[in-house]
Amino acid sequence: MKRATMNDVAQLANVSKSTVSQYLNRRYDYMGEKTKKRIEEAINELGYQSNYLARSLKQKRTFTIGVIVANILHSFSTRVIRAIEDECNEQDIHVIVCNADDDPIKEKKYIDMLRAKQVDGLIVFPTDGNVDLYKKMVDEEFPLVFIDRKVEDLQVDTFLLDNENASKMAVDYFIKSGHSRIGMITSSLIHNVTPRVERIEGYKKALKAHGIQPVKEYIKGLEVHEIKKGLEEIFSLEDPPTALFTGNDLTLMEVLNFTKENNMKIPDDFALISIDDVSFANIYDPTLTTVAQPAFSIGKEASKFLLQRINKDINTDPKIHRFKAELIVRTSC
Amino acid sequence: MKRATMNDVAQLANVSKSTVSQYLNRRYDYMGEKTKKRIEEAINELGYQSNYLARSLKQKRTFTIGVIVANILHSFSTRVIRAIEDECNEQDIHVIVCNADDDPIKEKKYIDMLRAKQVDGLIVFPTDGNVDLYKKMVDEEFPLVFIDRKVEDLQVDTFLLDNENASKMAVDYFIKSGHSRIGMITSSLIHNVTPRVERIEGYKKALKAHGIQPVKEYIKGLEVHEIKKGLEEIFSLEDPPTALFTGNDLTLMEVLNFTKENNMKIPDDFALISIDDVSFANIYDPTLTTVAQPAFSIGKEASKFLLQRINKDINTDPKIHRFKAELIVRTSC
DNA sequence: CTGAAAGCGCTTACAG
DNA sequence: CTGAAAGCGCTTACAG
Repeated sequence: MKRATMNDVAQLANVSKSTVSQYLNRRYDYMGEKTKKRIEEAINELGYQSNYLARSLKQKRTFTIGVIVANILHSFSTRVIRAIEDECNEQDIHVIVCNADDDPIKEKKYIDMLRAKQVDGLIVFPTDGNVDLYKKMVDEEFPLVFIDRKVEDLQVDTFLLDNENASKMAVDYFIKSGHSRIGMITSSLIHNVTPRVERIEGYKKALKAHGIQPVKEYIKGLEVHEIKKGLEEIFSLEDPPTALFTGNDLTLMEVLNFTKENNMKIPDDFALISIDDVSFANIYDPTLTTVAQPAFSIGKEASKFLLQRINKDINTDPKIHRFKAELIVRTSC
Repeated sequence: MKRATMNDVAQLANVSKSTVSQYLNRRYDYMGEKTKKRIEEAINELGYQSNYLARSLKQKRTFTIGVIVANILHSFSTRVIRAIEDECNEQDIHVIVCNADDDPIKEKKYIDMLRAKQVDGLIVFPTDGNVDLYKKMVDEEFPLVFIDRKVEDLQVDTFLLDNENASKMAVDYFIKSGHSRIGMITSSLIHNVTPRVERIEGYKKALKAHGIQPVKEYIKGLEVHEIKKGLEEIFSLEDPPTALFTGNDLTLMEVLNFTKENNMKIPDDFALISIDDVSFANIYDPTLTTVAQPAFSIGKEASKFLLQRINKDINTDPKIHRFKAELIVRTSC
């Protein structure tokens, strides 16, 4: 049973395709009541549904945006996606989400695919591997927005956490709680990913502001699978830190795993604060003190902004949009 | 700067659109080497990328499938999605994921949207609210596959856990560990959602097989926000259960929250087993004994199957495909 | 070995 | 108040 087309509807209702199209697009201006009725009936009888492909081809708009996250395993990503979808749903915009898995090749594949599908705009958590591609999009004035990570020398609206301040909140709280040997551990720094770099930077600055000199051995930027080893090193030091600051949720998981395996007790053996308010922060023993990202606002603002760009409702120069973190005090520090 | 079309490429390369199209589709059979070269150069010079909309309109295939999950908050959903995406990526099929949020209206909206976008097939975790729509798709022979939930009287391939056996594994293990007062708590049953119903059924059968009569007061099917109250009731009983079986991850979270708030100790106050191997099962204190769903296999098989249906590589009658659970023993029981 | 022509299912400016 | 015609950017069967 082939699906009905607009032509079928037109024939059954004894009108032209044009008229059916007008009807579907609610341009009733001069349409006769009986005509409307006939079309409506024909549509119902045939179970007609319009073909967006054809419509988009003609209109040169798909009412669809693409989202490419660097790594969907971060709870931050899933929350941002949720916010984007909610906002877009309200505006009747569809969204296609892709996960680059921290792989620039995959990212490029998805960007090409989404553009071939003619999405109206793109929200990306950029890996650092496709700067030329981003640049090309900017040159073409293709609507583009970044989340979480900046790309140097590129004029693109970027929505992300005030990372330095987020680190400062954690460090300040550690110090207020009496700690001075404070370590920091986060994901690998080899790719110069904005949040990692800025969070370490903020952590160092905050320590210095308290007159504490950062200790190189207390600071680790490692791949997930190397973290265990890094922790072993840290806790084998003569004066190991009494407090640990983790830069994101995946790092936190590794730290908790390590703690468990080594029968260490938080906060007795070391105090702990992490960026990213993980789902089990409240049920873990001890409950976890975290620095929460306003993922929802970030996603919402970024998508609002992109949609405005697409509609040419806005003409400001691209800039960095920073969002404030929130310290949620529980019992791990 | 407008994007180049196939026509632009053809003109620049001094060939016809047909030839460019052949080139792009690798039908080189009789194409002259110099022609190829010229086309290739023109493509590079213009930065040409083909328009899938136009291609799909003509070919009547989009090489895209849709996935609609009932509720993305379940870890099971995200794992299945991941498996689907991996499988489809390999076959160069795109996937669009939508979250119905357990809302049949949203589900219908997404189904309509995806079909308007002309997806080649659909994988859905069906809510119970759109049976007519499913039926219509079946009648139209639209490629469709269900995951996690059956729909009565509908001939659709359905991929899901062997729920009764999953419950049996938990109950057997409780009993082996010396428990006989075993409670079960899971999500609301008002919508007759397959896994919930079958897991309770399996739990009752397993108890009976051990000569234990199920106790009504020990069994709860509740909305997430009601679970706390349900637990209060259970633990106020004269003879409260000594073991609790939770039907899924979201229920588990509520139980752990309750445990925390009431300063109860697992497994001293009650032993615990849950379906769904949550990410923190290994780091929670105590580590959590779970019954894991083979989410990856389920997603992979379902998508393989759907793609075969789309390609008409398969012609079997629709059936129920069951997958075995796996008991992962840790220390909560 | 390559091109002209028809057509996929729509929308839209224009004519009447 | 409605319709004929052109066109969006491709693919494909066919001709030469």
